[in-house]
Amino acid sequence: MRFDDAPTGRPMRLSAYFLPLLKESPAEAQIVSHQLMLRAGMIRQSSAGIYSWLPLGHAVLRRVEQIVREEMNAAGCQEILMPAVQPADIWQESGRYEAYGREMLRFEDRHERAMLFGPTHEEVVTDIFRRCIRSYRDLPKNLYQIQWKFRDEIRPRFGVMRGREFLMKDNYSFDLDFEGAKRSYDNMFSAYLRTFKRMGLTAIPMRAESGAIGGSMSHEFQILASTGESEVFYDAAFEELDLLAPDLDVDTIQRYYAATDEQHLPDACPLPPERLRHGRGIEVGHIFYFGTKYSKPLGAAVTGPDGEDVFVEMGSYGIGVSRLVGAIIEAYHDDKGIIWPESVAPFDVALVNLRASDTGCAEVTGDLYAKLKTAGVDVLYDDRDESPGVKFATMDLIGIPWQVVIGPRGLKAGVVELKSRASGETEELSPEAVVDRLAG
RNA sequence: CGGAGCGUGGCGCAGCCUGGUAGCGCACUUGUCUGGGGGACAAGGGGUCGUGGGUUCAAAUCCCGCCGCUCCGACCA
Repeated sequence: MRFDDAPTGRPMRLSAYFLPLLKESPAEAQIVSHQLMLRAGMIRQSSAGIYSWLPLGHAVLRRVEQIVREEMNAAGCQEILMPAVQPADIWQESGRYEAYGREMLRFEDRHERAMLFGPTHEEVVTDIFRRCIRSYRDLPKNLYQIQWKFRDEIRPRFGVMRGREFLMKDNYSFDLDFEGAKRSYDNMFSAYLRTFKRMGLTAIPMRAESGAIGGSMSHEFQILASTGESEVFYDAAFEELDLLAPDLDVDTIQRYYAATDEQHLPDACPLPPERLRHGRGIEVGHIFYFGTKYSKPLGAAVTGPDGEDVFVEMGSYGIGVSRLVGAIIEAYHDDKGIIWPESVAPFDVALVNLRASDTGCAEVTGDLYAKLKTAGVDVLYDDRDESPGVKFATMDLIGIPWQVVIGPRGLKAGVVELKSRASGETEELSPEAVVDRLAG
């Protein structure tokens, strides 16, 4: 066993990789992303709506998380980490301790102090803010974290898409006035469009209810998928629109009609019927402006330019990181398995040695492996002594974007095969050419 | 929480109705062959039948309680 082949901390030889695959789908998995995550050895259920992430799933989760982090940083937000376990008293201050209901997991510590496992963090972040910030000159601020949340859903389902414990990116903006808050809101709005796009997803921003978070301005970001949980209505223009086009500003996008079913009133819909589309959506993000809903009861105020104290204007912004992993699979799969977009794939390339026992094959594959590794390519090397069919099925199931197939047949002609998981297209190249292609 | 269903080896299931030696496929172990799409043969290992009680000479099977999981509905990233 070698451990030096894993700069990322993961073994890259499949024979050493912890990848418990399933040929059949467990009965409890109802939708394709859940089935595939179980079959591909990404997750295992611990209890209802609570999962362990195994190496392959964890790798994808981390990549999704990293994209979110990079986009938040690029949007001027600063990362923090708040406690998962929170004291109840700040929730009593905000008035949500009673309002939140049984979704909140409550318990007592050994001193019989009321505690809870955080379902969201408005109270905590507002508490931090009120104790640290005094002046309008410290505004605006936008803080985020990527943190496990717990919401004791009545009925968890769909694997990680609707778990009780889930990884969420949540951030919180603080501004002096409404204009500032609106700027923060719009800034997050466009950051979200960029974030989802990087994962290969088109998320349609929809007018939404603000629910338990409360507030007056709110958008949900929905990915269209037949297995989505909510019914959504939207302008056919979204099917053509490039939401990231430089000449398209946030106000313009927000004027296109799109709404979830709670918000959509058929009689009041401004769209002509021929432009109204409806389908099902997976909610992957939700942004809220809620003004002083928390700053007022918790007393988060700054001194303004005129010397008067004002409660800060706040917004909060969530992205379901663990849910996105499932959502991406819903969008990218076929009957053989997952088809990862390159930006979130657990590995860039899989080397499939069809004949592990053949010295020539092992030599060429080992050489490819070393060269790709040196070039910084993330490689999974299938060195198992399995039949070709098993190897192909494994790779198609776990969905690595590029497969390099090394077999005795090709090597006679001095070539290996480069296959795209997405298109299924295959190309015969010399090993050197493959390295150039993949390392380029 | 209301309604429905399911718990039998790691996974998928049969057996339960009509009580009497726990079974099949996949996976796993060993060996031989095989080798470009989940290969073949042979020999093996692994199950307190979710759990507690009850009925019975005898319970996976019948009865009751509990626990867990899933599905349909109302809530949410």
